[in-house]
Amino acid sequence: MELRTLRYFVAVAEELHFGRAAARLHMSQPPLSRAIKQLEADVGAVLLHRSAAGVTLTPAGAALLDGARTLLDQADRVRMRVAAAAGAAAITVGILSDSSDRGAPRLAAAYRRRHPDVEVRIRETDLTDPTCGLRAGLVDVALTRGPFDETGLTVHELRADPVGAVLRADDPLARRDRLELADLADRRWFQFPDGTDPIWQSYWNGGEPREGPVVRAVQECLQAVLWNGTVGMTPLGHAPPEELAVVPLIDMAPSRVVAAWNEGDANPLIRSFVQLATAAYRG
Amino acid sequence: MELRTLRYFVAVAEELHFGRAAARLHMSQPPLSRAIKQLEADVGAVLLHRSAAGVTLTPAGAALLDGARTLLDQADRVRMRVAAAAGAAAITVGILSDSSDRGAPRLAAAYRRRHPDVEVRIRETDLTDPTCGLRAGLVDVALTRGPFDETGLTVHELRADPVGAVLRADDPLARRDRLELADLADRRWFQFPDGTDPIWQSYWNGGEPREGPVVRAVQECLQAVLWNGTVGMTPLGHAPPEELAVVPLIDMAPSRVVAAWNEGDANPLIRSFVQLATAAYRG
DNA sequence: TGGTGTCGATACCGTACGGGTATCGTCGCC
DNA sequence: GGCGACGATACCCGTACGGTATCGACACCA
Repeated sequence: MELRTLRYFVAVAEELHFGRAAARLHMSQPPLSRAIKQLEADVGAVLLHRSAAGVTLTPAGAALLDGARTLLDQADRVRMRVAAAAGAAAITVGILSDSSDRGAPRLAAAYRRRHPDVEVRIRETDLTDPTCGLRAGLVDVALTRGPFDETGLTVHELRADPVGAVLRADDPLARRDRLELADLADRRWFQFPDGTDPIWQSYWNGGEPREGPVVRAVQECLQAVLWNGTVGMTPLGHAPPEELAVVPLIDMAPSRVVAAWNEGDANPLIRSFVQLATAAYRG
Repeated sequence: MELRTLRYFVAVAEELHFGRAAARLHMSQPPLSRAIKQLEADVGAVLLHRSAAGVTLTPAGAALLDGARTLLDQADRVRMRVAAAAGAAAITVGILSDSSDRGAPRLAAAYRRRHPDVEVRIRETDLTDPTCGLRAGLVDVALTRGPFDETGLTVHELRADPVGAVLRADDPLARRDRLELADLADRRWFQFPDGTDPIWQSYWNGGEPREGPVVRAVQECLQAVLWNGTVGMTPLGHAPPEELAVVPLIDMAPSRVVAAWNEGDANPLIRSFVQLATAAYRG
């Protein structure tokens, strides 16, 4: 009898329908059926009558429904009390300005829901520091992109996006459905300011040293494409901005969305962040 | 935050020592450490201070200890209430008189602890029916030995014991450290009464039709060895009775201790029995 | 009466997590 | 400074959970 199982049972008992309960629990019906059956074996009583007419609660099931609700409610209260006893907690999250994808909002919602009393400070950083100031202690955890120098950090991959070249829509290459780095060899590129992580710099320049305007943010990179005719780079996934085209680059390693934190930092709020991030980016 | 994890935490918080807590929980220390660390990530707070001086509770840990105790207590009450609502339940367990081994007492204790209000009726049966009257509906579940005709039954293996021949201590073969069936080919054997399961009969006679006195119980089989000089059979494990010797038979398939019930019988008390039996015979 | 749709159960598979053993790092302590 | 105690880490393995595909039972309807 675990709390997870009880949550399953409450869902089924309230819906009186395995399929709908499974949908509510964001899972499929067979494992739910199995879990309920195991619960019945665990408590040693039939909890639900299944018939063609539908699902109904047995007396034992009604008793468990009542008990499970209070138990789950109590568990939530315990969680709150622990959070309160832990004191006013705060966490600073660094977010690379670019990584505005589907995962982040889900993660924010999940984290807020899980730790309603934790003050989350966001520090959005531009492309000049993919670690978002982790090493300097400016943030506790970074939601960012690889690759970068990972020494002293622990990096947890959340997703990997293929990368494309950003070109003006009227560029002859923009009609191609895929490109190789060699196709862009004679173009002007962009570069990051001096002192930017070399691994990061090299990655976005396709492994070669390139010349071109200095950019600090995604928008600057895109503007450089428009105004200077340079080559831009972006992970695939989001719709390309107006007047621009994104063409997949088939010989460039995918860019990894990662969570990173300082090695050895045992702050549980960070661990929780990473756990929730993993879930948010998986679904 | 699952009840199992909370049980772990309560143990550590009470012992203030990971090693002792692990021993109390019948597990080893590393997974316990990991579970506590995950719990900390889950609730987002440090629960324990670990220092060389020892383990101490943080305020958050103290809050959780309090909450976890009530939660676990409440869970037990819920279990009781469900059992009560299920009504006065009973289960009839068939036990082959022979299978008095270490697993059975553990299983009895676990089952009684898990279902204190369930009336367990024991029906001990002799060797004439390894199914303990399952098909006739005399018992709900059988704790017995294979092999036997399994049609219409569901059989769950709990353990497998190698088998030995029982001989008089002064028998020339009794000094051997192992025997083959061929060594006993010219001996008198024993047989079960007419109508006994043929698979069972054949197994204990080493696959051959044998002549000899009819036995109905383990004791009768052993007495036949003493008084009639026949060959006896027994699973290895228990100490041999006085005046008798047991020599392993290397070419006989092990005898399986099993739980069996009527196929399709959905009685949760049976499923629970099998679950607990599996655990009891594993440890 | 046979076709059809609904719904829970079953079968099977891949992965992830919980448990194990071995070993390390750290910190008192003699 | 070596040793012992103890929690953390690394690594391996088996179970169990969640997934997809399919079945079986049953009501409903033509």
